[in-house]
Amino acid sequence: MKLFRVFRDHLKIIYEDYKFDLVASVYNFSWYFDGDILKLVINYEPLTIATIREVGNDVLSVEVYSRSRVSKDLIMDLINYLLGLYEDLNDFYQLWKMDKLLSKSFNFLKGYRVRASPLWNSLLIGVCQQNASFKQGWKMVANLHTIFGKRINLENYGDIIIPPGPKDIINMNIKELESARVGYRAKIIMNIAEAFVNDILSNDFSNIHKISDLVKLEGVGHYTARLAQVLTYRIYDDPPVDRWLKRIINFVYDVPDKEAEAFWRRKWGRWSGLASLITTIALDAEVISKAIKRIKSGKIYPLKNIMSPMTLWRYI
DNA sequence: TGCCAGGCGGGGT
DNA sequence: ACCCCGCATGGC
Repeated sequence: MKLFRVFRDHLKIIYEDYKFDLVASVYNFSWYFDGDILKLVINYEPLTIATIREVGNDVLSVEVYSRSRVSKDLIMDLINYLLGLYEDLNDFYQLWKMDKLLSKSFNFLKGYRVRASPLWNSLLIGVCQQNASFKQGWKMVANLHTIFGKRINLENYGDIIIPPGPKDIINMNIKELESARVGYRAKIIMNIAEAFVNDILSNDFSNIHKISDLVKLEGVGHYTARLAQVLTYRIYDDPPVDRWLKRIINFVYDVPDKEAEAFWRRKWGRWSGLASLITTIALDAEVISKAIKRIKSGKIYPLKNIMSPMTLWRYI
């Protein structure tokens, strides 16, 4: 499929700390970021894609590609949301700079905003992370894209991949889904896809699904639901706290596993979900034994030469 | 080469 | 309210 450009525009970066490079590169694939240009899926129906790059003076150049005529104002508002250009993190920075675990990463990661993804994408990411390492989980997500996704040609910028949607998934059988090496998660993914098709879930960013509703889905627990809230809505009130983060909290702050979540909430307040995500970036999502070693050696900031949340796009 | 990893639900106490 | 187990798969 080929898409043609429907308009160009610019976006102004308002918050001076904002770092487009971080927003575009962190937890991303090569088919969405090449070190310069970010390709963002804006809408699936009608299919609409934007290419975005920084052109200096805190200005982002935006080109939008679509199959049909689109509302420029609506699209630009959506891009503003997806990139988190509106988000003021100054209160969070005051906590971040002072924190025993994360202060060393502040100068590396200041300016990062979560690149918002639709609920469906966020749930896929969460499910693929369940009981698996960072590397394995992201390979599963990449497999879903490359095996079942659609390749789209952008006039001047080559191909991108759009992930399979819920409708694509429900038309497959479980065995087919398992070929993406997602193991027993195939059933969970199918179940979530059905919820979207049955309008129990919506990808509309203004339709905010509560955690208490998300955990009603088979295979979605608090970790996955909270991660989805962080990745989709930038709601950070309920932190994803998994075994990995519990052990880090235990090691750094000498807090028992059972109290780790309450401690994290007290420490970060309304920013606790963002702090969870930033911890994974700061420690390059290393498996727990290596992460603890990194903390012991003081290397609590991203390294450039390993596959990590920051460098994923160079590897996959 | 066997563990076992950014979960989860079910079945035990 | 807890504890414990199985679960697909791949990395180490």
